[in-house]
Amino acid sequence: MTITIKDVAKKANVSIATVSLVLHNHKRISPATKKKVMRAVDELNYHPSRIARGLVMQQTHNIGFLLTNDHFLRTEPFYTHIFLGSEFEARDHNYYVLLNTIPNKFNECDYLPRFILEKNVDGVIIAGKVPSEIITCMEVYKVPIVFIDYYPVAGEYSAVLIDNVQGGEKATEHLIEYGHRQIGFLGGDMIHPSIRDRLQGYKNALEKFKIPFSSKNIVTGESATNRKCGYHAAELLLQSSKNITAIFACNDAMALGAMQYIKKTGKKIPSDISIIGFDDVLEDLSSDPPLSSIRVPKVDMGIEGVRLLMEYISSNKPKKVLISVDLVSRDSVLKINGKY
Amino acid sequence: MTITIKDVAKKANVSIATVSLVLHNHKRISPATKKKVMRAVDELNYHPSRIARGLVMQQTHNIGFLLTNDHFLRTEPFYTHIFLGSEFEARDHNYYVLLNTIPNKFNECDYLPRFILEKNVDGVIIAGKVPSEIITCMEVYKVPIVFIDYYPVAGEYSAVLIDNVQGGEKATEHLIEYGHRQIGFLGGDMIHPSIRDRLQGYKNALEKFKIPFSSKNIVTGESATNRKCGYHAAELLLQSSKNITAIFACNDAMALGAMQYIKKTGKKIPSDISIIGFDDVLEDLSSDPPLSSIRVPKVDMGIEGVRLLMEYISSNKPKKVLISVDLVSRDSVLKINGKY
DNA sequence: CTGAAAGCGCTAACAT
DNA sequence: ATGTTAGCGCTTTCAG
Repeated sequence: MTITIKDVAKKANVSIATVSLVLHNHKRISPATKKKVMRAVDELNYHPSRIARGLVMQQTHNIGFLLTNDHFLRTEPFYTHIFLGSEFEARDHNYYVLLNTIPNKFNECDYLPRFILEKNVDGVIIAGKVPSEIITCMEVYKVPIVFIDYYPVAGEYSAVLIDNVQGGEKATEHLIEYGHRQIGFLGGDMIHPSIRDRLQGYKNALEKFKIPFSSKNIVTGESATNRKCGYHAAELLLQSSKNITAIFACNDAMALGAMQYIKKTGKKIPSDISIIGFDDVLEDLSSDPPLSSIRVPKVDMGIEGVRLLMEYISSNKPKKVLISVDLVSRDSVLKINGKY
Repeated sequence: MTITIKDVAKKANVSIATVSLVLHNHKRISPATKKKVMRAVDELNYHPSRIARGLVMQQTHNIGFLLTNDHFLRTEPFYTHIFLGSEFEARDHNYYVLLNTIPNKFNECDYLPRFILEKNVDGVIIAGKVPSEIITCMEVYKVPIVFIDYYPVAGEYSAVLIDNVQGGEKATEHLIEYGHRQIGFLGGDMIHPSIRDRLQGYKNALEKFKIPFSSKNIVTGESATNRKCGYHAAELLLQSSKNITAIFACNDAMALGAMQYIKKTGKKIPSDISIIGFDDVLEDLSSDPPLSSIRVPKVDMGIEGVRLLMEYISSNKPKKVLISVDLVSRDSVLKINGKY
């Protein structure tokens, strides 16, 4: 039999109102009764029911975490890590996070996550690109939203975004500083703002070092950014541009695919071709050679997302945070001359 | 302004009780009013508040998912995938899953997950090994529990367990069938029942093929089963047993570490030494060469866990499910002769 | 400083 | 067949 506020009240010889007041540290309460009540609470090991509290307070202490099926199913633990970060931070705020995936294509408002329809969350985090229709539908419910790693075309929201331009620059500059001049770029899904920004970073770096940009060195026709696309893109690139010495792949998955192709042609990495990825999704998982990459602090992004959500819930003011990224130099990039 | 059952009742010109009955498909309700109510529900886009329903029904439609910090933080997506499976299946049952990590060491009852103390879950899934103290503490709350990939020393619970003995046999038999006779075993944390079972499988296979067991071929002194331990264990093994041609590592992490050591000594995999892991945690992530392993259906285990929990909640009968595993043959094992 | 009482949104006896 | 009503466990005015 579960113990309630009544049991505590009875045991402490006070009303349930008093118990509630004590629990909320209400000022006008005598130290004596406070002590009395706390004793009863301890002895009974009482914890208020979250459900009951939620009903009267009109708040759930849950936050929703939204992801498309595609992102949920990715083998690289990118969004998983963001989720984990959210989970961490949420706990510190006494919140739980409810995960929910949505289809990649979205039509009817009815398919909104149950936790929104059933008013089971105080706010939601949307991670990664989602169909714009769902955002429109959610507007109706006036639920606080923060975006992580995506920003919708319209509207004003809280968001934590990766500095993709900076990351693209860092990756490319690293290759340049290691003596490379003929640098390929492997892209895909160029509608995605992140990928576009990474390409922009690539161009910026080239320009900074006065290296002429050649459209023959970039391949951007792939539909997605997975390993298979990387394999295919590398094939295209290396067959048309024979003098490439280094490649910047727009993410690690593509880099991995590219490495596979390169090895298959009998070339060695990095002695024949250097390569750098983006996301640092492999961490200590092995690739051979270990892949240099741009590290994205995924867990931190999740943490920051929850913070922004808490802030928004109390202040109602949206706020954007730009996350900077770091180069992680491993063994997939070769220094080809002493310059720099 | 959020819309409630009252709004529906008013709009449909009935009492709230009728609305509730309609929503629950109660028999004695005239088709006419049913239609009337449903119209109102649709037009208002009404969804019952989960919180309110939970309060009166004394059930939350949440399930808790418990993991130690260590397991939560592992880079290999093992428990993550189990969690994902649970999430999938939970949704089908109209449940949400609340994730909560616990410290690896456990003392006081007070540190029990909030969702238990605050009665915010109808049952919990415990994945992986957890300190026995926490189980004792939870007993008090009489919360339905199902274990995944672990079974406590005492008590009678629902559980979904891997057939580790079978897996160990399959791995070892594979090596034997590929002609290997001097086969090393890399273990660690031998208190863990899973690891012991895998070793047992190894011994069974040896015996089945009348290959003498030599304690010099197994190293079980490592404290954990991560990459570093694998590296170290391989070092120990290969320095003492020079004629080893194949290794069965008790999990993929250790196998990876071992591969790293082997490569460092200049030996080639699989031509000099074959190796097989367990868990198949790498999936399509690259190791070089791709690691043969024993595939554990992680997502399915999560699904099965939720099913068992649902079953237990309604029947109150614990039930154990043994999950069988499969060999995944990739390129890390060499056939060294035609002998079977 | 403390207690009585209303009510959060819903379900399920019990009436009608 | 439908409506009335009493709670579920809690918070929070409002009286005393």
